[in-house]
Amino acid sequence: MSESQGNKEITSRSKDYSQWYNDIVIKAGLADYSPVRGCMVIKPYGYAIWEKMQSVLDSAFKATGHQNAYFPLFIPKSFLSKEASHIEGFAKECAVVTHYRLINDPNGNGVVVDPEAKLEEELIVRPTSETIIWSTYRDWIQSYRDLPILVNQWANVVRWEMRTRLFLRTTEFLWQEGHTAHATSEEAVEETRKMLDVYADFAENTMAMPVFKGVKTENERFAGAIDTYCIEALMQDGKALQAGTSHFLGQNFAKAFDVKYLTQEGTQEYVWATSWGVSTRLMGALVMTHSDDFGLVLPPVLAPIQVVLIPVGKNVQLESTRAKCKELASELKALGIRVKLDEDDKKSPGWKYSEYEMLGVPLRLVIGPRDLENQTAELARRDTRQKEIVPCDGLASRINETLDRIQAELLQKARAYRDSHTYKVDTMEDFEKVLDSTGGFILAHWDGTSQSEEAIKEKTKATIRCIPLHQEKEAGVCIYSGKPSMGRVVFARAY
RNA sequence: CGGUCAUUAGCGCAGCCUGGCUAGCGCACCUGUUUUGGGAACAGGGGGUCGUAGGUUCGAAUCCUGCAUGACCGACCA
Repeated sequence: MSESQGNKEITSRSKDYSQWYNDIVIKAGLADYSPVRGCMVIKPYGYAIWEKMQSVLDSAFKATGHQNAYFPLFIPKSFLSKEASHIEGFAKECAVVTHYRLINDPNGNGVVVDPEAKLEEELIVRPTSETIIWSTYRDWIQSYRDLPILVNQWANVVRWEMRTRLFLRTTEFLWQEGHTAHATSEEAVEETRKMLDVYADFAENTMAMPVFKGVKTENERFAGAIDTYCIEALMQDGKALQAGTSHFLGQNFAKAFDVKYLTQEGTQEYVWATSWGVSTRLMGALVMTHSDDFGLVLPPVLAPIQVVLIPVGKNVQLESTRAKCKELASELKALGIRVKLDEDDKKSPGWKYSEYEMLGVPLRLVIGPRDLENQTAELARRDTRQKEIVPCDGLASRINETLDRIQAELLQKARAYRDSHTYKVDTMEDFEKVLDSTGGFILAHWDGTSQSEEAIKEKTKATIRCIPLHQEKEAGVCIYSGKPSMGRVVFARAY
């Protein structure tokens, strides 16, 4: 049964896509629900994947000249009032700290908030850190010699969302936020685009997830930004997912926090800013890009375990196959491959096969008595679920090659899916037809007005995910209003 | 924040409608034996504030009310 019909503990994608996603996250041990509404516990296996992501991204940030720092979790309420559109974007989802002490309830019901311990000024749990960082940058920046400032922080943030999903939208989530300050607009724009490229490279080369790069429309733009650049990925249910954003903030925050620098010519100028971030939402993207009805599928670069070795046999035979596995495991380890040897003799081999498929381990190596005789091993790929018998000779290099191939083929497969679900559409009728059948990205003409954008969203629930960065010039008419348009934009229903 | 549904052992569920012996079942767990190439078999065993707070009642897992958490739908959302 489990050979062909998926894991019995996981709801199939075709039956209930949302439930499938939840099942994978829970059953693969990525995360658990917590006692706090909308929050989650990221479990060791899930966190190990996040740590891999962090380490690749962190290296890329360092390679582009950034340094890590850490700013406070709490932000004085007054800071958030300084940039009007910024606060407008976040006000509705901020957690507020009002008191600093608990006391024993006089009625004996545990502890209660001490009404005497009210804060002078309330503190906001950061939904993002622009305000506290720019209030700090004011002290750091005097002259052009202090610029640029290229800082990143790894942190948690809180946004009080109405409706949450594990990893995709949680009340508290982990992310990195880069905040840079520059002398010129050009330099800041260049930084914004550079970091977008870092994200796109990461998505494709590390996560094996193809993305569209583009610019957000005014409606979808970050509160307080001049331009928001983004990478957009397509999930297996035909819905788009914003996987990362990079904002050109202009001088909005410099003006709000009065951050000026002295130029070489001796004049005072406002500083130019960027900010950019990706979050644990990427974990959700990873799940929904590659996984199947048997469980998680991980690209080898991110897999905490790249190869699992399973000895098969009984009694004396098991002793020998186990010894052979041990020998191979240390050989692979020496090459830097992340291996796990599963010696548990309380679990049957079949049970283990299913288990490691659920966990998304890219390769499974099984050694049984027959293999010992023939000096072979059974090598099974998680992504294709193909098994082959291979000679033990040269096994390590074969495994290395196969891991590389899996990484490349996962990207190819995801790109083929994305491309075959990207449609050029010229009428509202076809537009809705696509959305109601397979879903996917829709390239269509748009007249550039918020009214048309809103009307399309109202009618179809699809939004403009981005205006492609390298938009082809093509004369056409807006799919909604019939007014002239100079190029196509990317529409989709989105997470 | 509104609607619907759910919450009983680590997990999945039955029991509730029609209140009443010691709250059951499957998986998992522990012991032992046999097993081991796709989620093994048998025997024995341990594990429960029935989400929570009240109410009705001689008696509540069961009926009523509030609250909490989750799922789905809607509104909301960089």
